[in-house]
Amino acid sequence: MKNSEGSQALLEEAASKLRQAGYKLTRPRRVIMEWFYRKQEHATPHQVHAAVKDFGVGLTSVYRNLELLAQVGILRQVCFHDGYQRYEPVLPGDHHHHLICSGCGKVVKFFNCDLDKLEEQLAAETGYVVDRHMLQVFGYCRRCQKDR
Amino acid sequence: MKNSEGSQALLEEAASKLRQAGYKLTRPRRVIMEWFYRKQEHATPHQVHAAVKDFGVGLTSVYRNLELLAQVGILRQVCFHDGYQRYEPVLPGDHHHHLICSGCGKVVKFFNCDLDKLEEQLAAETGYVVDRHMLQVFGYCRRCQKDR
DNA sequence: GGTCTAACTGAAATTTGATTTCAATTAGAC
DNA sequence: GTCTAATTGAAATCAAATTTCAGTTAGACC
Ligand SMILES: [Mn+2]
Ligand SMILES: [Mn+2]
Ligand SMILES: [Zn+2]
Ligand SMILES: [Zn+2]
Repeated sequence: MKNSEGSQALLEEAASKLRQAGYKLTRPRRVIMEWFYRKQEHATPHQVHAAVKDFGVGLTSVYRNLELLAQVGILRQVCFHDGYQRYEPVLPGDHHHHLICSGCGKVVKFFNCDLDKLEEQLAAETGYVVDRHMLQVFGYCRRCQKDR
Repeated sequence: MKNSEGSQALLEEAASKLRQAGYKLTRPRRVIMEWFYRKQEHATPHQVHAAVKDFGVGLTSVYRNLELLAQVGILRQVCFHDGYQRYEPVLPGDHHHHLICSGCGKVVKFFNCDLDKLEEQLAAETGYVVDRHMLQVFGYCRRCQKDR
């Protein structure tokens, strides 16, 4: 119940963001957002498509809307450096990064990146307006350590 | 002079790493490494190929050897999240990351990432053997701020 | 030096994630 | 309801990256 309530609230918030940015709330967009809010996990365009194609959403629209939803701030792009794009939902107050197993691809979230001062310092030193950062930590999970 | 001496020393060191790993020191590999040590900058496979094709090095070999040289620790993969692979030379005692302008792609290096404790903490918490991390900071350079 | 062979190469073919094109559909303003 | 610009899905296309394969070569061994 908590979950579906949260999902509903997030969806309304997202719809409002879309409207505010001048975009329509189309069926593909709603389906994609609902899926992400239910799953609350990162996914590649093909994974998203596999999950929504039964609702008549084409792969092209998946690509287009993942990009658009990220631009509006409903999704965010993440990168595991395996050659695939990935997106995940932006949840309120959730700033995290990923620890990735180089052996099997298993991913663990972590939340204490603590890079605010670095961003400030960089802005001061370079004159850049600093926006955001992406951080990925790599290693080997317990299982993959044994297999070596 | 300092520079060419350094280049020479790095090249010998790299050749030794290759030998040690059981790989041959072929002409394409030497040409690619020489180019990276001279340029000391990140580059995409196509940029590397443009620079070495006049020495008879094919694009396929560029791809293959960038991957191999990275695996041996002579190069390292870097990522600007623009859909292209990039590599740069591993120079002794040089740990840096990139501040990238989302407007024009201009890149500034920085050296004070300070993520060792985070890595240790993650290792302790998760049981992963932590290897390395990748960090990219995004913003807008002075020029691109005006254009907006 | 010469001989040998597994490692390596470049060109061409192929794969595949992502983008572009375009005619048909639709969200939402009026 | 009417209208229209935004949006869609299928197909075509693009381009980065990989695979294939016959020919070449680094370097071990004499
Ligand atoms: Mn995540
Ligand atoms: Mn660099
Ligand atoms: Zn693993
Ligand atoms: Zn810029």
